Amino acid sequence: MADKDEPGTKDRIQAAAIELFARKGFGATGVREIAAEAGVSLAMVNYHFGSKAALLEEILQGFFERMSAVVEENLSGDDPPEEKLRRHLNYVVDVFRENPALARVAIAEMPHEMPGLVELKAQRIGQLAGLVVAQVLPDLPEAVRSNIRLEVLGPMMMGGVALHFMLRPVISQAFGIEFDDAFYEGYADAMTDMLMYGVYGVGRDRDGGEGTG
Amino acid sequence: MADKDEPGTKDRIQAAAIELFARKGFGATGVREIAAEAGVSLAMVNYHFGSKAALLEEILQGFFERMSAVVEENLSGDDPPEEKLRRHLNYVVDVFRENPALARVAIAEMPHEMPGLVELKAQRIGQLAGLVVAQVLPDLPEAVRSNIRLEVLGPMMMGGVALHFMLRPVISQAFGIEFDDAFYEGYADAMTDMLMYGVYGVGRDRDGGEGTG
DNA sequence: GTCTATAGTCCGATAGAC
DNA sequence: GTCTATCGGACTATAGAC
Repeated sequence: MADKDEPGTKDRIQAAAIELFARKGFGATGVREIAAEAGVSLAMVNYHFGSKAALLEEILQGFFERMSAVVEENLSGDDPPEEKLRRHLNYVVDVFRENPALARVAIAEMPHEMPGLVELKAQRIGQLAGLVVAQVLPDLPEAVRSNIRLEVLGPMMMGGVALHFMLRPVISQAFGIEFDDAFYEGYADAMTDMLMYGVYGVGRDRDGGEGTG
Repeated sequence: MADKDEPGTKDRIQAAAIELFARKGFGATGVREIAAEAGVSLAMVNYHFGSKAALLEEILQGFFERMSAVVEENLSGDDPPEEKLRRHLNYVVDVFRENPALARVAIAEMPHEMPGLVELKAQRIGQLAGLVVAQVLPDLPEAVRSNIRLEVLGPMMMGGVALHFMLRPVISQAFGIEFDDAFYEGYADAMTDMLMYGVYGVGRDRDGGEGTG
């Protein structure tokens, strides 16, 4: 039952769609274009997915399934909260790096004209955020917990990863940065440090202060 | 020369376009739709702006002009870096709140098919980021400065504002939050605290620790 | 499961009257 | 400066042959 290595038609269509949605946006991408990129005919897209909207929905579901798996894998257990978060962010960055186009579609695409999809995203993001909060927050000291505004911390934490990948072409062009392995070395760790200790805190020796380079 | 209060045709078209681009995306919004929302005919859009793409460009230019003004207004001077940043972020949040649709278009719209616009965004974002870095960074102690990874801090700082406004409909739906004045009370200050002192730091008494409520 | 052909709609842009 | 009418093409989705 399909144990060959090469992807089937449906997978090729989905991969092509992710690439094009990321590059041009959902609304600006035609079904013909997706079909051409996948090397099949127009009719195949609707045969396999039903409609363009349903194709986007399947793509989003796939991304959030993947993210849920990462969250559940890395946030349970008895480690200190900082270690949980560090491990979690490292995996999230990996997921985004594995398929930046998919990440970009999942974050940036917000089709208000399809309330069902907005609700889907709201539900999944809410669920993920709830899991992170539930797994990390209770382990923090009360004095810390009561001073955190989660609705502020949340977008900052997400932004460190999501906005980087959304704006990659712009950042790359503006600062002449290449996003190779070296760039991502310690990226999630630097994020964790910044979140936990802040700008002033990362400059302080905490436990020996080894560099990342 | 047009000292009436009501906006002219061109402004009405631009305002309608911002609203629709924010709601549906640039690619998914038709010129006819923009014209209808503005209460004029299709031909007026091309008469006043030349093309749909040029209309988007003018919108983006307007946003970045506005942001540049805010940056230059708030980041010069001799205040300590933390106060500069705090004031700056407060103004940025205000700009975003004044016209959330414009902010959403400027951040989320990334038309790779129009390299000119991507370059425009790259140039303006690079310029803004450069200004912030130049005005805030040199005033920090050397021990702090050398431990900051700007390419990590940047997206986190932007994310705290930008991602919040991009995902507002989702956040609102997922957590049942209403984004009224009370919600934004102290939002930028909380961001600044988090950036400077981190999760652990905001729980500590620094200078009396007055609450925000 | 894959194709071609096509129906029916909508697109961006422009010509030309006023 | 604003309109209507229209061109040529692209769109999504489906019907029907194989």
